[in-house]
Amino acid sequence: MDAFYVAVEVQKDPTLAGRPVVVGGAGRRGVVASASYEARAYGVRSAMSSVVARRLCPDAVFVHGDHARYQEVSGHLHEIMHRFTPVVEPIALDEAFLDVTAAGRLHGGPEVARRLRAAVAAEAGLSCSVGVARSKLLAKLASEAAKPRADHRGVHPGTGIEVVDGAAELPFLHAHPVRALWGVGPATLRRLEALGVATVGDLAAVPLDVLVGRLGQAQGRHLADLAAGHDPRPVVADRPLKSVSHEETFETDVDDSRALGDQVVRMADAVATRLRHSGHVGRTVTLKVRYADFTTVTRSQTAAPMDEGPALARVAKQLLTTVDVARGVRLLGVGITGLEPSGQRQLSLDGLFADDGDPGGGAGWTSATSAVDRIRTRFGSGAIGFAAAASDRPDPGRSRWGPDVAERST
DNA sequence: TCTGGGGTCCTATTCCTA
DNA sequence: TCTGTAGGAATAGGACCC
Repeated sequence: MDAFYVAVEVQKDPTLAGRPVVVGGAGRRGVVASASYEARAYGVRSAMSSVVARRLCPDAVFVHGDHARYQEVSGHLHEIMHRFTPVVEPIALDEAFLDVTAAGRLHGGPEVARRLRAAVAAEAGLSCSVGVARSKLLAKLASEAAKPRADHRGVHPGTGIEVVDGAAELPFLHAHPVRALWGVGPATLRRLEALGVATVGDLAAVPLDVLVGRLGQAQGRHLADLAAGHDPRPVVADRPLKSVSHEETFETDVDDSRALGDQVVRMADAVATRLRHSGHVGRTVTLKVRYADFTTVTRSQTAAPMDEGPALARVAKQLLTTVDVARGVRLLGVGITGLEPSGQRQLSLDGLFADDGDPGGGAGWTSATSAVDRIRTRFGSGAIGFAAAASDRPDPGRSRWGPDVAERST
């Protein structure tokens, strides 16, 4: 999708159309989640701090964002995509790979892309760009080539559809900067630049043993394959969920362990609620702490499968006692991995003999938890929670892009 | 310049156990 | 019973994606 979050906000408020709009946290520690092409013309980019964005484009309209609405629209988009093929692999709310081998044989790849764009425009009222190619890597690069562009001269419309095939594949791939490859971020880019690699073409000329020596087996081989145009990864529908987490950056650093403990309970409850909605239980609880200097530590512990807030909170609070919070905590997070479908849950001795008096003890919380779920379904997520979780930030979804002070400001 | 949140994957190290 | 070893699980950290 093209500037997805912004496009959804413009649907809600058409007066935003054609203006520089930034979706993200407007506070001191907020970042840009999405910027309209008009804002990008001023140099505003996603993941940029909101302070910098405001400096670059003082006239931009800052909108907090409505994640629930984006999810809803995303669901509609996926419905549309599934009409073209059952093999849809979501990458993000606004992006997906579609294996249209069958439909493409019938109509031709570009024709499928044209119909998809038309359906998205007609039914969702949104603009998307489509790349058509034999592999995920080339399709991804092609879709980026099809997108609109913005620079200091203004906004330039994109082609909407780009097809890369046959003899055009390698020249197209090799002309890209190496940073365009999936898996090359700032750290890998520094290592590759040290080898004199600037483009994918440069990378393709580096001997495999040199790459493996610098980047390790997995990444070295992976990048060598991509640079040679080999990307056999299939489009996989229904990827299993691997982890669920919730983290928040505080407006100011917190060094009070009791206050942090209360936050842990609230976050554990949020994670457990999502875990139950996804129909999973998890075993390994991870606590994440980021300090003012941005160093980040994690602590994890594996226990019996769980999907209830008190059980998760008990482990996470125990982990909290193993880190130094007196330094001041900028970000706190709670997550769970080692997921399996809740139907496969095994009874633990702990759960069988647990006493209800201990939060997290086990079986005794199940009926209370399902009652909480029913109340939330009926009256909203803020309707009920654990006492320790009560705070002035009742809806975690509101703080997705950093602590915020203003719902909207110009 | 200042760096959010929700994820996935990889690597290195440590610990436990056969 | 002690010791060395190999493999797996747990743990911690980091890189990367949108």
